[in-house]
Amino acid sequence: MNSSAPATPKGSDFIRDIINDDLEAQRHSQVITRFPPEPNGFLHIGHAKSICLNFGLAVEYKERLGKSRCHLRFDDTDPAKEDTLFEEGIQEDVRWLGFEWDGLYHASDYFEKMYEYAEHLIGAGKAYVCSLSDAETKEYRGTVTTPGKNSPYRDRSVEENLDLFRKMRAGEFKDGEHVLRAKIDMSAANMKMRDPMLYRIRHTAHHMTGDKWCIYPMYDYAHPISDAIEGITHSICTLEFENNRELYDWVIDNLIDFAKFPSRPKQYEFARLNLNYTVMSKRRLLELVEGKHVSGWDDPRLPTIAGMRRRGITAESIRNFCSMVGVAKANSTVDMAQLEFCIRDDLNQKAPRVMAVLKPLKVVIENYPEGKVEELDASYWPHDVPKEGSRPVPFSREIFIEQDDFMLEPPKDFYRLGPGKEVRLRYAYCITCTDVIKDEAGNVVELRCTYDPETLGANPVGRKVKGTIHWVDAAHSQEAEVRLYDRLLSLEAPPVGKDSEFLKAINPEALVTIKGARVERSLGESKPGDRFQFERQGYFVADSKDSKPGNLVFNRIVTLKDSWARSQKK
RNA sequence: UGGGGUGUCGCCAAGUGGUAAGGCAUCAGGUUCUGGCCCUGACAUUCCGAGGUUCGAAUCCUUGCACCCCAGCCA
Repeated sequence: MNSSAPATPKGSDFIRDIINDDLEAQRHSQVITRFPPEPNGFLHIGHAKSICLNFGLAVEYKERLGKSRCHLRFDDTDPAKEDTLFEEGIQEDVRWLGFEWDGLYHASDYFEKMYEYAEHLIGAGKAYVCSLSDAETKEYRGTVTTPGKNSPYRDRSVEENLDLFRKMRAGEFKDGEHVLRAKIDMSAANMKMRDPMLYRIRHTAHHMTGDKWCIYPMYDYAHPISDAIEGITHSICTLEFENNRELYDWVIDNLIDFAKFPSRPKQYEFARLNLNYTVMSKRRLLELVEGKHVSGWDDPRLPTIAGMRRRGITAESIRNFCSMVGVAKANSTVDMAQLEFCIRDDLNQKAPRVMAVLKPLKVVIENYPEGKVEELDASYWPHDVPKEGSRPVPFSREIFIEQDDFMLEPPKDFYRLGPGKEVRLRYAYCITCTDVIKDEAGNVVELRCTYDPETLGANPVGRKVKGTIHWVDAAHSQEAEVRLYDRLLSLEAPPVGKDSEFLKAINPEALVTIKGARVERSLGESKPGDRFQFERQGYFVADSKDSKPGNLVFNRIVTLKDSWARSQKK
């Protein structure tokens, strides 16, 4: 049914190519991946790409091989920033996207093992306790073009290292006093290999392990070990970790015999998702939320999963989008129009059609009997959506139409209402504008029209009526608040400035609130989360937090494509 | 001036020596009780540039160029 075929057949991206090779060479008999967020913030659509890749791979290969899995693992190695609240939000988002993990893990589950392995590295002369200060460490590291130099503590004996490391664990030192480092090569061209830190002292409680530890492993040490312990086969991450891969391999290689890992995981990097007209970095999202530029993590203007969910965007359209975008290694920025296409494509099949007038203009149909009310049958679905169902919409002498559907001096290609012009009312009659009533200021405040009783369900005879407009009965419609959402930024990309520079690019019209909209009677029963197409306008959702009977609030998910508006811009 | 990556249509992206897929966007028509959907057609003689190998190159070689990442006791 869905018109959008995947842009590229499955199995065609480089990750799947690698996996297929591995399978064929019998290096693995199943695929085990993991999605490893740090629980220090909310997920956004960039994470969705990674989620779809990792969980999608497990689903796909399980189908093919009978087994394969994807773990959800919280990468909780920095107690200062992480929190259980974020873990809950992340789990909700992954589930909402339509995925279920084969096991929930924490890097902190393995702290004891990691410690044991660290002692082993010390024993093997592969790690040492370094007592350089923060500033000295930086100085000794050298630069990108000049080699670093060995720490004066590099040649401490195994016994001394072990003693110091145990005292580190026992809490005998203050934060920053010592650190455990891998003994690799201070002149390595790859900066990540210049005796990288493995452990640092942090007298901070951890949300999972409490006060048990005061030393915490670094990402580069914890990640490969976590992967290896869990039997991960393909450890997929983003491009900025390419330089870390050498260290990832070093950790595994130096521990695998001792630790007897169930797998020899390999890291592969792909390009993270970027979208224009929005921001994706954790820092900028945080700034928007904390600076109150948006209402919270679930503000519908945000590209967070929570925000998109509240905006009314479906999980399926996000999944389709991710699959359309593909997986590759070139840095890229996807056009927001591509996401919008996926949203419309999905909702076209799912959202019942309904009528709502955002900016009401009163119309009195002078030749329609006063007091008469007809219940007209209006289908919820257009001819091209194979679904059944309709509702009665009341029609009487006074109705509201959209202010934009009337022009005092319309151009000839304006297929709507104007003085003396005739237009079709959707699901109802054709009306002709006979009079325009203005206020003292000259604003059009009311239209007087006549209707043709012969045009209900039939075309007028002897003339062609080109336009059809939506409307709502004056007496039977309900008032609603409508929140018109649009792109977060008015610029494709935020200006390349520092820090808060991007705030200047925020689109002031990213949220326009309309209080006096009128929606058709049937919408009075809508439930929070219900999605509709307001005909000729766009897709809307009853707000999950604020909408309730008697106080209807609708969020615009996305507009309909509007070739009229586009032609007018030219 | 080091190392690791990437460069195919406005935006994504296939292509793995045999003569440039597809999607989005755009444009032109058709259809239409949504200026929506849908349908039809158009849209890279060319693959960052320059040389070379070959009957044949986006794919191989040489050499330039551009952009991204790495100098957190973040991930």
